[in-house]
Amino acid sequence: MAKAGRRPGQTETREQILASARALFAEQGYEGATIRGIAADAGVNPALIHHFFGSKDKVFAASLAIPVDPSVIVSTVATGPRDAAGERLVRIFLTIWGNPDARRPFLALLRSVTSNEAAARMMRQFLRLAIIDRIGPELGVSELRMTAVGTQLMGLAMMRYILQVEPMASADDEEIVAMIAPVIQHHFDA
Amino acid sequence: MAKAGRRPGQTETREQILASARALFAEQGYEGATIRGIAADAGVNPALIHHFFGSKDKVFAASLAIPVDPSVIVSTVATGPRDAAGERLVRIFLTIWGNPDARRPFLALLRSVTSNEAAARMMRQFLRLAIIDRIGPELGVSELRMTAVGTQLMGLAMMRYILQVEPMASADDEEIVAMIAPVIQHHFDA
DNA sequence: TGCAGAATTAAACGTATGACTAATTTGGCC
DNA sequence: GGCCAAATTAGTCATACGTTTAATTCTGCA
Repeated sequence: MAKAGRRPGQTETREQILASARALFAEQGYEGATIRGIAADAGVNPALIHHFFGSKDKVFAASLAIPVDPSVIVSTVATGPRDAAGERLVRIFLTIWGNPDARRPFLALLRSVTSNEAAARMMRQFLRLAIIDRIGPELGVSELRMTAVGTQLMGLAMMRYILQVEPMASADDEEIVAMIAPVIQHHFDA
Repeated sequence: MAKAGRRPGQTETREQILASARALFAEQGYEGATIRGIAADAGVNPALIHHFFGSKDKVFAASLAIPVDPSVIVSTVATGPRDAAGERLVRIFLTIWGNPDARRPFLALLRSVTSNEAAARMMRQFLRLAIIDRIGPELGVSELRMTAVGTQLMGLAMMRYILQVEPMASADDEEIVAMIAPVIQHHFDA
């Protein structure tokens, strides 16, 4: 998978830098995180990051690979009883956000959307690929309706994981499903 | 209203600084906006901002006065036919976001929530005062349900005004009301 | 073993920022 | 007109940042 001839040490350090970048961008957003901070966290010299990636923007982009295949979301939601599609979508959402590794890139994106145009673009693109553009036609739901579904999930992420408003932040997953799934189902059936 | 004895020039310049601060914080968030940028926009020396306000944090706080009385939201939603409370809430939301002056502080808050703890606190507090803590008891809706209402509105703000995802961003207000009001009403009636 | 190239580092540069200091201007008031 | 406090400015400081350069260490291979 890695380019042939690459020495083992390189990929390891590279991966470590990316891991630190993922963590810090997720915690502090694009502007808040610094090359020096990432380097310190990874235990390397700041210049090494430029050696590998070239610029902060490129580290950011490289660290942002969303570990979720939009197609999986689309097919999971589209497959099965249609009157439970809303519940399936909410459960996927909660599964992703319940996994720290999977959640991290989304946290980073949400925290960077205002200061980094690339982040905003990637967020919009993911919403399109995973929610709006493909689930909609699959279920016969209008584009505008699907953006409404997006608002619901986006708001959930903001309230529960960024702002951490109680009691939403500590609520049980099943409570969230019970509250939100019917709303999304309503959009699907409208 | 202003402190007695203050010379007219002072309040004027002070107001102008606050106006520029409001605009720039709304456009670029807390970290993105700079004292120098605000000073340039207001046509004054950067040191004057410190003279009046003391620090960037304090300019930010002073510029963030939300021009919306939470009580008005609460009473507007609570007054009138109960089965149209959801629609009333959505219409207040759209009225606020449709007015550039009223929208500005919320844009600034949303864009600063990740980099400024004061912004996060103020956002949470407004959600509590305007939505969760007082409309809930008034309509007999649980706190958790009311945070779900909050997610819907927060997501709407993010998708429509920050990320500007189409066709949500350009949709007519009435289309938004038609789609979102029933969802909020559903929470009220659950 | 010695060489070549990659990995890694130390050190510095240029810039932008928030903040501070001291000086200057302004405008009302006796 | 002269005085005084407030408004306003020019200039500077220290810091943090992304980035660059040049030197140094490491490692696989001939």
